[in-house]
Parts: sequence; structure tokens; C-alpha cells
Amino acid sequence: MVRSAAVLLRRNGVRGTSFARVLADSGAPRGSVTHHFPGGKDELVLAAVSAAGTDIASRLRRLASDGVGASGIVAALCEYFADGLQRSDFRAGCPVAAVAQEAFDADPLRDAAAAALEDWLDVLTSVLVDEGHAEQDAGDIATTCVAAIEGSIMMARVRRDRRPLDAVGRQLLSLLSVHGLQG
Amino acid sequence: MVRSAAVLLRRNGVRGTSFARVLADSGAPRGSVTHHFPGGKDELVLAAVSAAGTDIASRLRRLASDGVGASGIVAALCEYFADGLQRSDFRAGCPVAAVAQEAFDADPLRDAAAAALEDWLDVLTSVLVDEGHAEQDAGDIATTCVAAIEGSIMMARVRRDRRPLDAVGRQLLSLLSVHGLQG
Amino acid sequence: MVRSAAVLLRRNGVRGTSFARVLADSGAPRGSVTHHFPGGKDELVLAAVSAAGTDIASRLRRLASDGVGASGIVAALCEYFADGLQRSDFRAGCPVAAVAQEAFDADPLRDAAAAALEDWLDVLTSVLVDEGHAEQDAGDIATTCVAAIEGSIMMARVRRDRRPLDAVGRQLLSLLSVHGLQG
Amino acid sequence: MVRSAAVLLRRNGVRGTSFARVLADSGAPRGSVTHHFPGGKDELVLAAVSAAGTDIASRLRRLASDGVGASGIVAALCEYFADGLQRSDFRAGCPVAAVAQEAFDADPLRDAAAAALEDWLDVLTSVLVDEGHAEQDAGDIATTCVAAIEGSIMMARVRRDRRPLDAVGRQLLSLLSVHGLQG
DNA sequence: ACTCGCGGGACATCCCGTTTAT
DNA sequence: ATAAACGGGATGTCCCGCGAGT
Repeated sequence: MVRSAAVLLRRNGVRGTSFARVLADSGAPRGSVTHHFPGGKDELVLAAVSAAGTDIASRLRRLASDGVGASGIVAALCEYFADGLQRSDFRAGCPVAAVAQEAFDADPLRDAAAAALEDWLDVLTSVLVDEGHAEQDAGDIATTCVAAIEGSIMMARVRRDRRPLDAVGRQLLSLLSVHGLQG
Repeated sequence: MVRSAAVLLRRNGVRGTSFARVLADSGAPRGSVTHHFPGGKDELVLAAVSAAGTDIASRLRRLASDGVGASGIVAALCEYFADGLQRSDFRAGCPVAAVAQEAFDADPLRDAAAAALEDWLDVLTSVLVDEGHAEQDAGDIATTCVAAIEGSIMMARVRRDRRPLDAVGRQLLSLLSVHGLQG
Repeated sequence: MVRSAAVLLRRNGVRGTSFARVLADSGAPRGSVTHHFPGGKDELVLAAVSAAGTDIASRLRRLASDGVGASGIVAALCEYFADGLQRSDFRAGCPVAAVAQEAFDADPLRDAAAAALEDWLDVLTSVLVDEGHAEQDAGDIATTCVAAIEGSIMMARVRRDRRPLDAVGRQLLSLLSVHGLQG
Repeated sequence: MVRSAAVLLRRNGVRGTSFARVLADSGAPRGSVTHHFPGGKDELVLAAVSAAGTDIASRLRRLASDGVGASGIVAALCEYFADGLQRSDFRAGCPVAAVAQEAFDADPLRDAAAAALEDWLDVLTSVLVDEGHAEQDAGDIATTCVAAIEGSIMMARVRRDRRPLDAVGRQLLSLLSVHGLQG
């Protein structure tokens, strides 16, 4: 049922994900929300975004251990989101971005979104370090990859066209290979 | 008074930008909302995001005509948003991203966000073409630059730290210089 | 332009007839409402219902002077409203009834509606008196005829079917002929 | 609490019956409106008019089974509404007429009003058939009776005078007795 | 005389969290 | 622990009437 929330988050954002919709979508009982999530909606959204974040992070870790390298991880990430967009008729973007965009001030949700992104960055950075990059460079490159993918998801979503994601994927691979040559 | 809406959009998103706040912030009278924006809130938000989009686009165009080149434009764009984040204690992100994230389905707002991004891409692409890139490559590179900047704005916002923007700026300049060398 | 208001009254009722719609429908200038109707909306509605009432009354008077008798008047009234219903896809009922239903308390509109009905009753009553009925009987019969027609307009409108009006027309003619035989 | 809505409907019409008034009048809590009537105001009004319609229909059915005949039913109906008018200082008319007048197009409310009227007609028609009238005549007569009563309620309301209802009552009884003699 | 902008208010909808019964 | 009802709040939309500017 956290999955329901995550799906709705990707499609409708935080404000668009009301309790009523989550319950209708998940078929979960109505009265149990307070029991399972005493913190209210924030706690539910936090659980959903954290789950989505760690799910993706674990996929990335598996890819890393499979030895596909940074370029493989980036390509997989692009494909993952492009696939989600196409399956949903360009409605479902990135849940972390959705939360990030609608979380303000010192909201715990903001920290959760930051943590999820950090998680992804860590995986990518360590792979890049393993590939011979300096620690700082690796962090910069990983940041750029994740940022570019996130940005291109937004662009693809509003344009209803996966090409922005593909273009960014191509350029990031090029960036990685150049660095690889230099490193 | 569209400016008020744009500012609030950057800080609070679409749903967080209520009429009451816009009116309180702009000092405009309550009853004239219907008169100026018969289409309701959507029309106001659309006007705000379009204004913000063309404002930034015109800045970019001016930079382009000043001959600072693609790298200069990218650097300026990063600095512009990083500055906005710092001035607002990391509350104000990109208005276009805010609208993009909270506009769904076939919403006209989605098209407006897409148009604004397209506008920026056009400027950057034409500069890249002038610098000797092939048409398609130029489009890809421009897309990557804008996407990475947008993504890094989000990352910087949730981390309350401008370093992601700086890291992306550095990497994009590197990407452009490599391409420049190759082109 | 009072005609526009009258038409909208028949279709949309008092509350459904806003200034904006009247102006859009009549093409009249916006700022002149206050000049022509300083009393505001009530004055406009009052003018519309009075105009509609006297228009119908004058038609009835013409029929009376044509010597068609009470039955002719009743038949014409039924046909008039049935025609209006059919032409408007059963949207346009009786403007007087619309005002009567939505006017409350000691509203001047109530009096205007009452006056319009009274006007019609007077015509019919005097014809009935001329046909030999006692003053009181004539008033009762006229009241019944107008009431039945008004009620059947409502029934025809909600059923989207002119048969209630036809049925009432038949019965009223029967009622008049019986009285005629007795008188 | 549906009763509250029905009472207010008779007095103030559909548009004049705001949620705030219904809640104030019924003492019901504000937040539970959505829960009890997910369809919003339309659903509440529909429930109110349906309840009022079936309430009256059941009264008529009881009278029919008591053997008072068509004339008894008509007289009771007139008295019922005349009483309501007098008790309310001529503010409370017929709830069905109120809904009928303010329901437009293919509104479900229109159908509900039509159904209520149909219900009443069925009772009266079957009694008339039992009294020896032909099926079609019975329908016409019933329609005329209900229509005349509805129309006279409106007339009595705007004139603040129950005499229209009494006059119509007398004439309808006369109509029924003549038909009875003929049948 | 007409337009535009102002000013306030009311209304319907929706949402969220709590509390009380089963 | 699940369900229903409660309680208040905020939002967006619409409408009406009044003045200033041309």
C-alpha cells in the first residue's frame, strides 16, 4: 500500500495524492491509516519516497556489483525512467523529484528526498572511484549524471516525448567515456 | 502582480501558491482576479511561468549576442539559479520545474512549461551550432545542459547547499570544452 | 436587451441569469448596466418579467378582441408555451414562474410576478364574464386555467415531453365547455 | 437532516439552500457533508426532493386505500399545501416545483422531480381508473389536477393569499364530479 | 455614456486528523 | 483494529455593485 502511494506520487505529486485516492487505489481499509501512519500524510509520503529511493538504489547496487560500470548504471537509470514514462503515457516521473519539488522549508520530506538522491550518488560515485577517478571528480560526475537524468525526466514529461532522456543518456555516456580516456 | 505569482511559484509551487497569498504579496485587490484572469488560477500560473520563462530566455539571448559562447551561457544560468537559491535560503528553485512537476495530463500548463524550456534550448542550440557543432549534437548538448542544471537546482534545494549546482557547472563546462576541442 | 434577460430567465432562472451572461448574450456594453438599471439586478429582472408578462397579456387581449372566446385563449396559451418548450429543447419554461419560484419574502419581484399573473387572469375572467359566467365563477375558472397551464409547463419541462401541456389543454377545454353548457 | 434540506428547499429554492444554512438548521457537523453526500449539493438536494416526493406519495396512497376517492385526494393535496403556505407566512411552496424550476438540462435533479410528480400521478390515475375512467382520460385528468395544484401553489405564494388554491380545489372537484357523472 | 478596475462577500468542494463505536 | 462520523480549515470560483478614467 506504500506502493500505491509511490505510484500516485509519481503521477500526481504530493498534493495530488490524497488519502482518499491512496485508499481507493490500494483497496486498503480506511480506518487503518492512523494506526499505520500516526504521523499522518507526511509519514506516508515519507515512507513511499524512501521505499522508492531505496528500491532504485538497490537496483543500482546490483548493477554495480554486476560490473556494468558507471556507463551501464547511467544507461539503466535512463531506461528505467523512460520506460516508466512511456508505460504511463508520460504521467509518471520521478517520485523523489515530486517530493523534492513540493517539500519546503525544513520539511522532513526534503531530507528524505535528499537522502534518496544521496544514496544513488554514493553508488555511482564509488563505481567511478573504482574506475580510477579522483574522489572529488567522481562526486561531481555522479552529481551531474543524476541531475541531468532528473532534469531530462521533467523535460520528457512535459514534452510527452522520451527523446530528452535519450539525448541526455547519449551525452552522459560520452562524458563518461571521455573522462575514462583522460583518467 | 504576475511577478508576485512567479516568485511564490518558485518558493511554494503551484498548489502552495494560493490566490490569497498572491494577493497579499502583490497588494492587488481580491475581486479583480476574475477580471484579469478569467481562466482562474491556471491562467495566472500560466502567465507567471511564461513571463519567467521569457525573462530568462531574453537574458540568455542577450548573453548570446554578447558573444560569451555556450560555456558563458551555461555558467550564467548556473550562477543565476544558485544566486536565487542562496538569496532565498534555498527556497526558490526554478519556476518552470515547479509548474512542470505539478501539471498533469494534457494541462496547458504543461505546454507552457515545455515551451519555456524549448525557448532556452533554442538559444543554447543556436549558439552551439555557431560554434561548429552539428545540428543534432547541438540539440543533445543543449538538452543535457538545461536538464543537468534543472536537476541540480532540485538537488541543491533539498540539500540546502549550492555545491551540486557548482559541480554540474564545472562538469558542463568540461563537456563543452571537450566537444569544442573535438568540433 | 431586456429581451435577453427574459430569454435567459426562462432558461436559467433568476440566479442562473448573471449580469455577465446577459451582457454576453445581448452584446450590450458592460458599463451601462448601472446607468440603465440603477437598482441593480433586481431592477433588470423586474423589467424583464414585467415585459414578458405584458407581452403575453397583450397577446391574450388581442385574442379576446378577436372573439376566440375563453377556450381559444386557453388553447393559444398552451400552444404558446408548448412551442417555446419544443423550440428550446425543453429548456425555456415560463419566465413568470421562474421569478415566482426564486423570489422570496416581500421581494418586489414577487409582486411583479403576481401582477403579471393577475393581468392574464383579468383578461380571461372578463371574457368568461362576457360568456355569461358569474363574476366569482369566472375568477375561479380563470385561476384554474392559468394555474393548470403553469403547472403543466413545469411538468412538461422536467419530463422533456409536451404531452402534459396537451393533456391539460384538452381537459381545460372540456371544463370550459361543460361550464358553458351549464351557464 | 435531509428534512432540513427539504424544508429549506420549499422556502428558499435550490440556490437559496446553501450548505451553511442546512448545517445551521439541522445542527449537523460541517465536515461530514462530503461523507454523507459524496456527490455534493446535488446529491443532497436530490435526496431531499426524493424524500419529500415519496412522503407525499405515501400520504396519497394511504388516502387512496382509505377509499376517499379522487376528489378526496385532490382536496387533501390542496389542503396540505395551503396549510404549509399559511404556516410559513406564504414562504413554503412545493419542493418538487422548486427543484424543477432550478434544474436545467439533463440534470439528474430534473429526473428526480419528474419521478416524484409521476409517482403522484400514478396514485391519482389508478384511483380514477378504479372509479370507471378510461386509462387515457384518467391520466389526463390526473395530470390536470396535479398541474393545477402546482400552479396554484405558485400563484398563492406570490399573492400571499391561499384563495387561488381554494379556487382551484373547487374547480377540480367540479371537474371530477362532472366526469364522474358522465363516467 | 461607456470602459475598466476595485472591493467584498458567499458558496461548493476537498482534504486532513481525531474521536467514538464495533 | 477496522469502520464510521466528526470537526475545522483552506481554496478556487463566481457574482454583484461602485467609482475613476477616457
